[in-house]
Amino acid sequence: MEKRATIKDVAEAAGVGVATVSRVLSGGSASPRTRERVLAVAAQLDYRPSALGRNLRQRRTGGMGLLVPDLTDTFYGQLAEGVLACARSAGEPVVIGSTGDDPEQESELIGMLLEQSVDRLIAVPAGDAETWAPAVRAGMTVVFADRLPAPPAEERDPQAAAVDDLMLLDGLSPAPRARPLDVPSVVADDRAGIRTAVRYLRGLGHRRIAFLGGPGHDRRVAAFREAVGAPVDEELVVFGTGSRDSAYAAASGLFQSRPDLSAVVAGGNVLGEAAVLAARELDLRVPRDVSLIMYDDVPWAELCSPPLTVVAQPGRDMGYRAAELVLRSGGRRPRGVVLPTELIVRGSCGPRR
Amino acid sequence: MEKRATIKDVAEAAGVGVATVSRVLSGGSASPRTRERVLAVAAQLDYRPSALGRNLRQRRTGGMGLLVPDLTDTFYGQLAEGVLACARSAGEPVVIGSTGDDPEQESELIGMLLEQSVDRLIAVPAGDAETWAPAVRAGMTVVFADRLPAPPAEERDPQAAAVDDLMLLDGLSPAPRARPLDVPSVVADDRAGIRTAVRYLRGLGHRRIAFLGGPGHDRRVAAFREAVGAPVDEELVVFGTGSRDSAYAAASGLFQSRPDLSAVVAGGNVLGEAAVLAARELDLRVPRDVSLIMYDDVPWAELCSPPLTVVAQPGRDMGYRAAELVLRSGGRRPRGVVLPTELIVRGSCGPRR
DNA sequence: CACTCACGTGGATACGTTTTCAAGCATCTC
DNA sequence: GAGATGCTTGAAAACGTATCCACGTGAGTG
Repeated sequence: MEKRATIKDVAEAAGVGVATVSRVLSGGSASPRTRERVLAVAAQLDYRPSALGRNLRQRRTGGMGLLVPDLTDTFYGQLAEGVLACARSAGEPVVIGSTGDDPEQESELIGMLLEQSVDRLIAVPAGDAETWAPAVRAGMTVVFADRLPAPPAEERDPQAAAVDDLMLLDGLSPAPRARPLDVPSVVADDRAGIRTAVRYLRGLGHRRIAFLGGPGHDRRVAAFREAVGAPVDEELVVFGTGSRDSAYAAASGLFQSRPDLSAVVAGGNVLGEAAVLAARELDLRVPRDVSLIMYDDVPWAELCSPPLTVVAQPGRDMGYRAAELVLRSGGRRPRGVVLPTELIVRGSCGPRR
Repeated sequence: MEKRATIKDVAEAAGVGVATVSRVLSGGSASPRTRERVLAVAAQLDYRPSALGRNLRQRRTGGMGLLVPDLTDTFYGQLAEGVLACARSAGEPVVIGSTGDDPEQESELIGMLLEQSVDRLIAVPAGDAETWAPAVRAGMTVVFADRLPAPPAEERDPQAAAVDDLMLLDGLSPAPRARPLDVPSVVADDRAGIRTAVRYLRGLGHRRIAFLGGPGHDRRVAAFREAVGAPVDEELVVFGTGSRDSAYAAASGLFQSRPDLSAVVAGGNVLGEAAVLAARELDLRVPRDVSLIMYDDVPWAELCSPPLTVVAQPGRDMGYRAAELVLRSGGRRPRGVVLPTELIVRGSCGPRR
């Protein structure tokens, strides 16, 4: 276990000052002669600059943080892979945390990242704007992915919020009352995705369409309400908390309380999974008895029988773009990137029976 | 964007020296009086010790590294969740990397971690012992999870290697020629798991059983060979490279070249997915035409129809245990933890037609 | 009372890097 | 030829912490 060479060792061995070594290795100016010698010595000593010294000096840790709700959810796995791909190509480390969709855990993780002086963060937010205020106040460069945090409690108004979210999707500023956080984001075009799904089901003759949502699906719910048109049958909009159990309970409860529904839109792959399971348990055939569209395309969607019709959103791309955004934090950044979704018709939707 | 308070600020505000503050906050000795005052001042200033300074001083980054092949693979998602759960309860950061099962990328990531002075690492190794030598030589505390790296090329002897692996599973030292790496590990009892699967299929009357493997499945293959008994029909043992495409190609090729096989054991969930897909594409009915057992239990195994019979391995536990091991790196650590597997019979296996 | 011992404390140092600053030197311009 | 200009260079100062060491004080012991 040999100890690593420091910049000082290189400087001595090359007969120059440490400043020169640092300059050469950071791409600063130096005469070709010394540059060559420093490079040679560094290679020969197998010198690798210590991130520790650099970080302390610049008072910031390189790389970026990444906060997702659950790595067991394939969609977030895809998103994480996208982030890691971008980080790898930049040679930057990624410190990751799993929030379990719990604002409290999220807060703790933010605190931990602050302690580490990680000043760039990509997050699928669980908490509301209030949870995130400390991070941006501390000067973190934050990029939200997949969803936006809810507005702070005092100004949370279901009506207005829904309108805001929809307007945001259109790239409009929602209102004179400023948005709580000014943080760029990379999200899918949930409104178009949900609308396409609902229209597709409508075209098949479905009238009683349910929505199965989870945490962070506010924009999708709003889009669903809009696509279905008023008045919305509130019993047909149900939520799970994010765990598989709760998703199953929600799906099962929905099917039992409303046997008259003929189609359901699942707001995420965990909910879609729950819907398939619950339907089977209740002897509902897909798509004969009930049609199903799932948000998120995941490899196993094709394995179900029938294969699941889905609204695909580019998880990997979302991660990659978010990482790009957080890295190029200099210059003007777009306030929000909206990626397209795609309806992939497989076999889980049929005409209304 | 206010700047953070440093230990110096706290010391001045409390009228003590920085050394005292450091001691109080690190649990060192101090008089109750000063301790109380320091704590109060620290809280009032909202002081959080900077990990940067501490890291540089102790010449090591806290927390741990985590290297997995692919976060899109649900099993590794589970494993990562286990690691994160343990790390969170210890308040330690985790820097993650995805290797794509590529030794070269793995090497680069190890280099990056070294540069960050991360000295504790949990890895699902892609490269062989040679790839890992630099890490342990640099003094890293490494724990392997899910699999062990292959022995270095020069001494790689298929026969001997297989024997070694099997002996290792029994907890025996393989040979007088020492093992290349002395690194603790947390793995599933692949031998028992595969043996159970093969015996189960045998009991259903199957004789031509194939194995569909991927990278890192050496121990599983060896166990398969042992369970099937010599002579092994080599055409029935095929491999993918880790990507979904290659897994599909391997499965499809297997089914086409050997229509006489009646059962297949997939060495991992990606391979299982590929097998289901390929079988369907070729109009092979499961389990009527071909029985299927998949290694790894994943939520969607239950969604297939028929639901997949699987050998479950505790991915989350493996991650948690590995993290525990790497954290309690003091004291004597067990050389290897072997976790039990469980055959979960669902509907993808039937009697030989 | 002198001496030791234990303990609480603060000053100083080191960790490895980047960056500022001024100095040295060669070249160019008037 | 004198002054100005540009480039290369190294010494030194941070960054925020943990820890070594020496100092003082109080209690306990002979």
